[in-house]
Amino acid sequence: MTEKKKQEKYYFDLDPKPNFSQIELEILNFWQKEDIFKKSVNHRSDNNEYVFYDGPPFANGLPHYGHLLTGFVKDIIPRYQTMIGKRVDRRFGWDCHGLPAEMESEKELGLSGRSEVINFGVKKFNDHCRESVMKYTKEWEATVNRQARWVDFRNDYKTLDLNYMESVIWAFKKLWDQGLIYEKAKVMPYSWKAETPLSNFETRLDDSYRERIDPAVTVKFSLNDSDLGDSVDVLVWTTTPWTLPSNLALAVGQDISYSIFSNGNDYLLIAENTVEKYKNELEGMEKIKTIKGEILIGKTYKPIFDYFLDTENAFKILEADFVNTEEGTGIVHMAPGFGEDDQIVCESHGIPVKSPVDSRGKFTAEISDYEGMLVFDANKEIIKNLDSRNILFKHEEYSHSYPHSWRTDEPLIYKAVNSWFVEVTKFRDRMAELNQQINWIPNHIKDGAFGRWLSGARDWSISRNRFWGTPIPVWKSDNPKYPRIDVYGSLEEIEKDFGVKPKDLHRPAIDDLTRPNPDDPSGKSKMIRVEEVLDCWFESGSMPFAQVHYPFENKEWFDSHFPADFIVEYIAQTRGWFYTLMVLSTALFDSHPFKNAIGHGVVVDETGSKLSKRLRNYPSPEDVWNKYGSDALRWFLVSSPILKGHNLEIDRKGSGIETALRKVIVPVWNSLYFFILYSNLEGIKGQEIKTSDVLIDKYILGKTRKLIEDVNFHMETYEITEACSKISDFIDVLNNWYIRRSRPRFWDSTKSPEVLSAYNTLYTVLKNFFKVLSPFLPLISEYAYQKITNEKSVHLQDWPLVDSFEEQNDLIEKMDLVRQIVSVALSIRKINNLRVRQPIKSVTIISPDLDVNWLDEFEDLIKEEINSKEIIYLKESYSLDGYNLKLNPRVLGPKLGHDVQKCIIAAREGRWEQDDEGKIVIEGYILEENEFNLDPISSEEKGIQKVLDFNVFVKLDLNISPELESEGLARDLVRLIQNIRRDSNLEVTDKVEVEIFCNEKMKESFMSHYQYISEQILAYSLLFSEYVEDSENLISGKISGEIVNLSVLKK
RNA sequence: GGGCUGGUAGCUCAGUCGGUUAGAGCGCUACUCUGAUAAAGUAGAGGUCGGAUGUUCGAGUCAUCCUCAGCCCA
Repeated sequence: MTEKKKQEKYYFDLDPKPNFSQIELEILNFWQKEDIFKKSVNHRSDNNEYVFYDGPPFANGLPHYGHLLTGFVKDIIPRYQTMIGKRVDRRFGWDCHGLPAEMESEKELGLSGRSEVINFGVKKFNDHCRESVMKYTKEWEATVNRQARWVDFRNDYKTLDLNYMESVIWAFKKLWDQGLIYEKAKVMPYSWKAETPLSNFETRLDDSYRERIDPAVTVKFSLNDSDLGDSVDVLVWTTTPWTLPSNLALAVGQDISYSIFSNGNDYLLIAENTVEKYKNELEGMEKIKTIKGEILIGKTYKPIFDYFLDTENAFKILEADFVNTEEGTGIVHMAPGFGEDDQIVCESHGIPVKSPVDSRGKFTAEISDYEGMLVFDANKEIIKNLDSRNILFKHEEYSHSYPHSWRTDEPLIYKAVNSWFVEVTKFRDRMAELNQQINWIPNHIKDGAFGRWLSGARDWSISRNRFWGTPIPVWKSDNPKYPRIDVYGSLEEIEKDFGVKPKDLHRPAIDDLTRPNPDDPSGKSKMIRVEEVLDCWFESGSMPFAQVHYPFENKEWFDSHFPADFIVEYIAQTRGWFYTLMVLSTALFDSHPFKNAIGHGVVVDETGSKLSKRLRNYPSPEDVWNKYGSDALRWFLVSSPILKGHNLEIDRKGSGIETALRKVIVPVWNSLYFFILYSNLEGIKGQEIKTSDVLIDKYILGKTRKLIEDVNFHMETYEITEACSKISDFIDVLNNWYIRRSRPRFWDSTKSPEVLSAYNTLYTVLKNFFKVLSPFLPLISEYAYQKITNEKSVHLQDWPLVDSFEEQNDLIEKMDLVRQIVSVALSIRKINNLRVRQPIKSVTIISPDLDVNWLDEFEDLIKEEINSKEIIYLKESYSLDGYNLKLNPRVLGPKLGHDVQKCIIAAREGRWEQDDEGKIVIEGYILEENEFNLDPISSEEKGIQKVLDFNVFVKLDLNISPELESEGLARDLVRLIQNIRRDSNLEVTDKVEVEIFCNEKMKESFMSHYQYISEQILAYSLLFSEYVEDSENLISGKISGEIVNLSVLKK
């Protein structure tokens, strides 16, 4: 017999408790060996493409959970699209340029700042960047591979490639030609040690904001105008005294109230709300007047320094909406060369920028008294000067959080720096329009974070005064007498003017290209490239076309692959990549850059803090791979609310990942294990079928159809989380209803049609389920799929068609009711302390709208689940204990108004009656038919309970006859023996010799079910004795409170 | 200071057009069930729906204000 079974084994045996991590590695190897990824792409026609843009990461840091999450989503969507028939090319991209790369190189080379880099040599520096920036590519590839993400690393793109960079300068030139580029001095955070402006990105790095104590001074500015009284002094507060010599205006809020205080001689003006802070200084003075800020607007005042006396439009009081009374005096000092807001407000009033501080943070000759002095050192001198002139009103120390350079640790200054801009304000309305065509997940991003950001977009500073990046392709005359600007948008154009075709666009080679200025008749001046390089965000925003060297190559490709169908990044990229893509595609192509975008949340630790390498407040990915595997991590992440833009907590132990394994992967494994175990045991090979005559088979096949439908729906709308939840529900139904209910058919050796149907059904369901599962658990589903089919890979399969299964929604609904009936019956058993193994005589199902015909089909199922001998149907209303009146306030509310509340209370308390015609009377009102429901009262103690949401009652016959009792005991015995079998590690097919020692009454019960017991336990022999014999094999157990001793031996 | 997103059970989250006794999963406790299962079933404990005011016959749901958390912008 064993011989025969071996021959009929159709499947490889499965490990009941596998090492999932090991299995994953096997599959990864298999994919690599067989090149499954490539095959999965190539077996789809390129007439039916799905376009996915990969956002390029920096490779000079290691991937973390954020990257992993994005990577999982970047994998799930393309896998699904591939299976539904699309060709989805996936190129990996690398972001290679920019300040992060330069800073890393400075660190590695022990350099600090622009001038040190120049001394070191730009060529050597950039060569180092080129190496350093790809430092972790191997690690990236390994991680991406381990997370089972399919993406092409061979055919990748890098922002440092010549082709890529050429496309970037093409974009710059095109913007230039459209009049969307300008050059201008603007205030930016500036590092005077590194001698470069910093991007927002850098001022927001960890630790860049730190507590710092600065002098805070309150200074008196004298108004010229006197309609407020004599010589009014305005009090102005600042924490940067060194900017006072550059003061060109003051600002007030037009709705803020200002008071004038006087002691008869001096008149001081200050915002009413801030007076408290100057209690001491104002002592002895009286408030003589309060005015609104708008009265002050336009008044002029006497400059407190005379460096910029001739500046046009200066020294006036302006209105600014950012003025508040939280800090200071409610009057703000404006130095347009050193404050962004100051610059904007002053500019709108025609006041020019004066920025008399050099690149090293020292005063220039314009401020003759402090020339060459570092601005922070000048604070003291300036305060001394103010004091000596009696215009210093108050001097205090002020502790505040202030940005520091994360590289060199020094406090930053804000300073006007020359920079190149894209004039985003010119087309931001168009961006907002185009944004409406994008499907955002979660939806609120569209008009929230992204939409608002777009409509308030400012001009984009795209130049960096640095070295490692695509150079700004602008050459200028070095002699202002003969001004000329040339902008180049291709290598060819450069070659035409300079006679050489650059092989590398990087500095410093590109800077060596100079030529005589054609507009200079003397021939002496030269065309020289401007120093700056482009912001690396300009480069990543160019990715849709630059990755294919558009427009120099692949014109057709680009036309048909733009905009993308889908991209995903974390939600903060609404200010980053999502945004720069939007800006460039709007300006260059008047189009939105992508049709669907997921903006996901951030992975944080269990206390909601950022994950930090230093604190080690998260499980290392390696541990997660080894302990749980990447499918478990994938499930944990993508089934969570993080894809709806919320944060997701990951605890140090990774218990969420463990739960994913336990609740999803293990159950899937168990159902597969079950199928293979019995298929091999019985020698039955599953066949794919469309439907079955067996009710529960039809049901689970119908459920499978519904699952496919649901997952399709959610994947079309990019709701991965919802798709996961449908899958979870399905796993539960499959394991805990279908398989559990169908077990006896699987261990039946008759090969009857019912048995074969069970195998075919489960085979069909599993095979299709694994396909549905494959984007979400790509490794485990691959392994499982291979185990039950001869096909190479689940990922080369077509997505299952809904129509390969019969629609069974009616049956599904009925089954839901049946499951509820069973659930209610078990609840009644529980309340009446009646164990399920004890059979009962009958269960009665009572309902006025009962259709026995269909319930009939479920009779065996209900009987078995409830363990009842008989099932009785009563088509009537149940009314043993009367009714509860339940009102319908939706109808009654508008009709009765206030009285509806009285009626509701009355109904709840049972104060209502039926009149002679049977109408309901409550609180004097006669109710119409649709205004109420009568709910029969059920009694659990009497064995009756209502099925929630249905007008169906379930009643159990709780009288246990002696026959039923003895059957219950027999079943207890079977259970006891089965447990012993299992504890003794017997195979399910092993026969046993059993001897039982028990009292006479039990023996009688057991003897009357001798046949049943023998069959159930696979008894070779079954003996009963009254007296306990000494035996070392004796095991004792309890049945119905009595001790029973027995020996169970393998034959 | 402004904006966005949230605050519902110990935890993670649903909650439709406003309808009156607010749900699920996990976790906990007890019992039950078990020829695959790390399961499953039944029940129990666990809630001022962040707070206040308002609109309404009626508010977790709508409005206003406040508060806390996260993010963004100043």
